Amino acid sequence: MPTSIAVEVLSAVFQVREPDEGPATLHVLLVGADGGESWRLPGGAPGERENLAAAARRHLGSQCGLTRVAHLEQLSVLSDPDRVPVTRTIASSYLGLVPRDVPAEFTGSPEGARAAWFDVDHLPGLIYDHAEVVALGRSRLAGKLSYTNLAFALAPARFAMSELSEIYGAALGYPVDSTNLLRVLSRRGVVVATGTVGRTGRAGGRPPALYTFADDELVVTDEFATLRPPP
Amino acid sequence: MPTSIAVEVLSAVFQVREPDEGPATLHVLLVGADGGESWRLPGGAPGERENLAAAARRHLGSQCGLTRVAHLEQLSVLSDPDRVPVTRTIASSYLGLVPRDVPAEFTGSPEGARAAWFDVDHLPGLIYDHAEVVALGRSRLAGKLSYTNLAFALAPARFAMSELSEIYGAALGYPVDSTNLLRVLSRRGVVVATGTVGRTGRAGGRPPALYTFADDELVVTDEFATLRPPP
DNA sequence: TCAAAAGTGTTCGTAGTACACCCATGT
DNA sequence: ACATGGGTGTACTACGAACACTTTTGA
Repeated sequence: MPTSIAVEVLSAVFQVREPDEGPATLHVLLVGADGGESWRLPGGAPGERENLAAAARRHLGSQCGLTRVAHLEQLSVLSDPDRVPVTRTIASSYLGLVPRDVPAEFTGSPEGARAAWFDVDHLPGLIYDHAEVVALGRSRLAGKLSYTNLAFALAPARFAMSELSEIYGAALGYPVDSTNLLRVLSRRGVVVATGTVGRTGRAGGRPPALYTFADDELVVTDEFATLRPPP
Repeated sequence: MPTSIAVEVLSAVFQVREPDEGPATLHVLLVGADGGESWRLPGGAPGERENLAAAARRHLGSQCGLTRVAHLEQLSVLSDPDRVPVTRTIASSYLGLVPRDVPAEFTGSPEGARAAWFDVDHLPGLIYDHAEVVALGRSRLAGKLSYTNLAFALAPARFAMSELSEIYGAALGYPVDSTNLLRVLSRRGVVVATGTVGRTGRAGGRPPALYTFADDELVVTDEFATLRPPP
């Protein structure tokens, strides 16, 4: 008979957000850890009749009032025997993405008041190994942005290419040329023009054409960067 | 108090092997499932003071007599409440790779006699969701072969480029030109010449130069196929 | 009419592929 | 010598990056 092991899910949920000043940056959703000044990732134990992805979504709803998660995928399993004190607990971590136009609103849950978005480059102290999960989530996100359509889960329903390039820039940590981004993503069929145009900015300028992602689920668009199969 | 949940590890371990006739193909390691004609992936419960990767290695040793696993990485978590009967069991699956020059020898373990390698294109019936894990392992392997040095874990210590191209071909499922493979892998610094030459084949021919992988652990060699950071 | 932002076109570098041709060995 | 496989060289293609130039709006 195997020793009893507790299982929990942890979600590293990212969103591109505008700080009070300065350019938009990548943020991660955290909840206050009991009483003190440290923070933790949202998550908890799965229910009896629930798989882990459903558990992750449920905890995001109850702990943060967040229901509009556009993408959720497995990240890793944390299984070190001493990763948390007292009870041996194995954590299954998830990467979640929220579109830019989803408002913060942590209301709707009693615990919501204790949730907040943090700039990924200025994180508070995180308990246990939760910082590892955030770091892994960031690198997974950056990697997949370049060979999949994953940005669909960070972008609003319709967007100007300059806005999309801001989103890529925030998620990757370096500027992305909106001109070439359009070319790459249209060639791959990732984004399509809607035919509509947006409002011009506060300081004048030509009004932008609006685009959409062709799919609203993950599609690998550039599977074989090299060693591709013969045509 | 959360419901008791069992945890197990499952390993999909691959090796490129020569069948009795025909070209080398990718094989996966299976063990006979209790009594009947179906098969399962090696694995089982983790020990009290053991993380899951260690548990996976231990079960491979005891169930298959296999100790020389050159690479082991997490694949996925299977958490459907009804994936196995009776006890709710969450499985953490691993991808393992064994170099081509490691012999079969399932001896050294009492259960070893029940282990065998199967061509991935001619699998027997697998219990529960184990076939999913094999399929996921194959696609993960194929993907990473093109942008990492992962083939180090499938190739022998020294090899001719034609042999390496056989290995790539078996793992990918389509032929890979050995000429260009050398160019791509040397430019990236993945393989280096040893300066030695091998024996010429049975039917004559120029003796091949022998190469080695520069690293014996996973290195991402082509992280940004596109959207690369400015230099 | 000028500034600001969007979009188009052009050039350039480079990685990957295909394939012809040359080299070294055993029989 | 010649067949057999290994290795080198070269040309072609395509994609991505950089950047100049044109277009469209608001003030």
